Order: sequence, then C-alpha cells, then structure tokens
Amino acid sequence: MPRPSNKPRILEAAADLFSRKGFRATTVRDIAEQAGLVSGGLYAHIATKEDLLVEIVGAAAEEFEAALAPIVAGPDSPETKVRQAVRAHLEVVARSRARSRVFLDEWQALSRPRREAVQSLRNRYEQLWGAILQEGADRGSFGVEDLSLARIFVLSCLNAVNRWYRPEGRLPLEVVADHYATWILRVLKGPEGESRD
Amino acid sequence: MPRPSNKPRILEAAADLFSRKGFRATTVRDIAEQAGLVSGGLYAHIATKEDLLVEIVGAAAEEFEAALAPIVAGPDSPETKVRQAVRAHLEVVARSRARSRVFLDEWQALSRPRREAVQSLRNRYEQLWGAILQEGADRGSFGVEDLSLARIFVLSCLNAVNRWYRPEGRLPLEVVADHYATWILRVLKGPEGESRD
DNA sequence: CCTACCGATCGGTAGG
DNA sequence: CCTACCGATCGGTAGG
Repeated sequence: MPRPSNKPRILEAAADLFSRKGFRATTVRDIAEQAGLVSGGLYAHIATKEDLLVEIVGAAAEEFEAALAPIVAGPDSPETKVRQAVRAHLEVVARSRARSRVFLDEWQALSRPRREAVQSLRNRYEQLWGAILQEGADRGSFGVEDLSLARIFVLSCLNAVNRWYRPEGRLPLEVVADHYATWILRVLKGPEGESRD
Repeated sequence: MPRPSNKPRILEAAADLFSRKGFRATTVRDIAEQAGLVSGGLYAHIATKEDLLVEIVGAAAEEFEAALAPIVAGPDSPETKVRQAVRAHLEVVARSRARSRVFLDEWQALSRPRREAVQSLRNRYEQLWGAILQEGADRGSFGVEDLSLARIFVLSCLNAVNRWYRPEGRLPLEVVADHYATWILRVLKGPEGESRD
C-alpha cells in the first residue's frame, strides 16, 4: 500500500513561497523544509526548481481559463457576461491566492522557451476577454472608444486584485466583484452625454 | 580636475537591470559590467547592493510625488485634477520607465526596515490621490459608491501601465492618458440612470 | 526519500 | 577603482 505522494505538498509549498518571496529569492531548501523533507529529497519528484514554477503557472492558467470559457460561450448578454467574468476571475484569485499570484507576477522568472509558452497561455485568456468585449461592441451594447486598450485597462484592474485582496479584509469578495463589475461596465458602455473638459 | 563621478551611471545600470531581470536575479557583476567597471569597483560607491535599490526607489517616489502634489494643491475642479493627475502619472512612467518599474514592482525585495520606509512613501502617494477623490465626493462631483475601493481600482490601472507601455507602441502616451482619464472619470462620476442587471 | 557532497556563483573585502 | 580573493550559499547529484 503506497502512502499518498508528497508531490501536491511540494507544489503547495512552492506556490506559497514563490508568491511571498519570489521565485529567485526562494531556495530549494526553503521549499523542501516547508514540504517536510530535506533539499535533496525534492529531486525524487522534480528535475529542476524551474519545473515547479512551470507546473504552478500551468495549473493557474487552466483555472482561469476553465472559469471564463463557459461564460464566453454562454447565451447571456455581453453586460451579463462581463459581470459573470469579473466574478469568476475574482473567485479564482480568492480560491488560489498563491497560485494565481505566481501566475500573474512570477512567470517572468521563467527562462526563454518556457516563458513563451506561458505568454501564449496568457494571451489566450486575454483573447477570451477580448471576445466578450467584441461581442458587446458588435451588438452596440458597448460604446467604448478603443476596444483593445479597454481590454488592457480592464484586465490590469482585475489582475491587481490579488496584490491587495485579503479574505479577512473589509470587503467580502462578492462586494468587490459587484463594484468592479459596475465600474468596468461604466467604462465599457461609453459616453452618454458625457462632458469632455 | 576630477572627472565626473560614475555614480549616476551605476544607478542607471542598476535600475535598468532590476527592472528587466528583477533585483534578486541581477548580480553585482551584471551592474558593474554595464556601468563599465569590475564588480569590486562598485564598492567604491556603495556599501551594499540593496543600497542601489533603496536609492532608485526613493528617487522614483520623489518623482511621482513631485508630479502630483502641485495638482492636488491647485485651484482646478476635481474632474480637471483627475485628468491632470492621470497625465502626470503616465508622464513619470514614460520618462523614467526603469526607475518607476523598480518602484512599483521591485520594492518588495527590500529587507524589513527599509521596506516599511518605502511602504510609507507609497502610502503618501496614494493619499494624494485620495485627497482628489475626497474633494470630488465632498463637492458632489463624484458619486462613486466606495471611495477607498475606487482609489485602489484607479491606482491599479495606472500602476499597470508601466508593464505594457512602450514608447514605440501603437498609441502615443497622450492618447493613452486621455482614454484612461475619460474612463476613470466615468467610474468616479457614478451612476446616472445606470441599470443594474 | 535521506546522507553526504560538489562545482558554480553569489555579495562583499583587503590592500594597494 | 582594480586585483585577487573569501566564506556562504546556491541548485543539483551519487549512492543507497
């Protein structure tokens, strides 16, 4: 009877440490200690430290995409999709804080070939958002001036949430999501007798 | 006749490398080489590698604050102040790309006592924004629902700009600033017959 | 998965 | 500011 592998424990320790101290500042000894083994023992599970980063980033990318894809493909109006998408994004951030933070901030520590693979995962996620925005523009629901700049604007607000959100903070996640969705829709809906000063 | 000191060249090299590779991934040998001397020679100018990070971050904090403070203290309407502040922030980002990126992203690499000093510089800058928002709320110009969440929302969009903005990109800085200011004002102005779905 | 260890590289220093 | 170098620590491995 083999006991459960410690791989998940190692990944969790690595995600936690990478998110708090950064990839470069985290040593394999840190990870091993937090996972309950000694540094050499790590290499029964992985080939290199960078593998851990790749696995964490890949898992987070999947989570974000799995949360968003069904919304994009769904039947609702673009406005409703934006609301759902904001909530889905923030739920992933809240549920997997360390992982999502590594995905959003630490992927740059990857070396060339793997960084490009991650870049394309990030692009796919951004394109899902782009599809919602495009649909809203095509239907005339959104009147925002520059659709691709607006996508960057929206995603940068959302991606920053994991830098400050704490489950024990003043506002519960659903309230943050509601406000953010409302504000983002205000941006996307575009001018309605709005004054330019 | 002493020739000009190389300290500025060292700071510039460090800012460039810290912004591109991160503080931890940059070695004193990298910095020395890019500044045109050998690694030991750095220590004629600095005591530790961390000192460079402190100097860069402090200089950037001063730039951001110097750009915003006169706007906050000025006579214009809150709406106009927001437009000016967005433009001022983005001008600092564009003018000092490496420095501002280090200020916004790499300060977390500082060790405890110095990190707290930087945190308070960051807080001061956020409070300047808070003052503009508060003034707009007091005067009834802004009807946004949660002022302090809105401040976070606004600043996180602006702070993300240095992650993607390139001077040679599609949109000139003034165009980005105009769109961002318009969108931020849309958020801050609040609901005007807006529907909640 | 541990013990024991390696070569490389790190930030920093002594002496000039 | 260079030459020459140091102790510490890094990611990773051999052998069991």
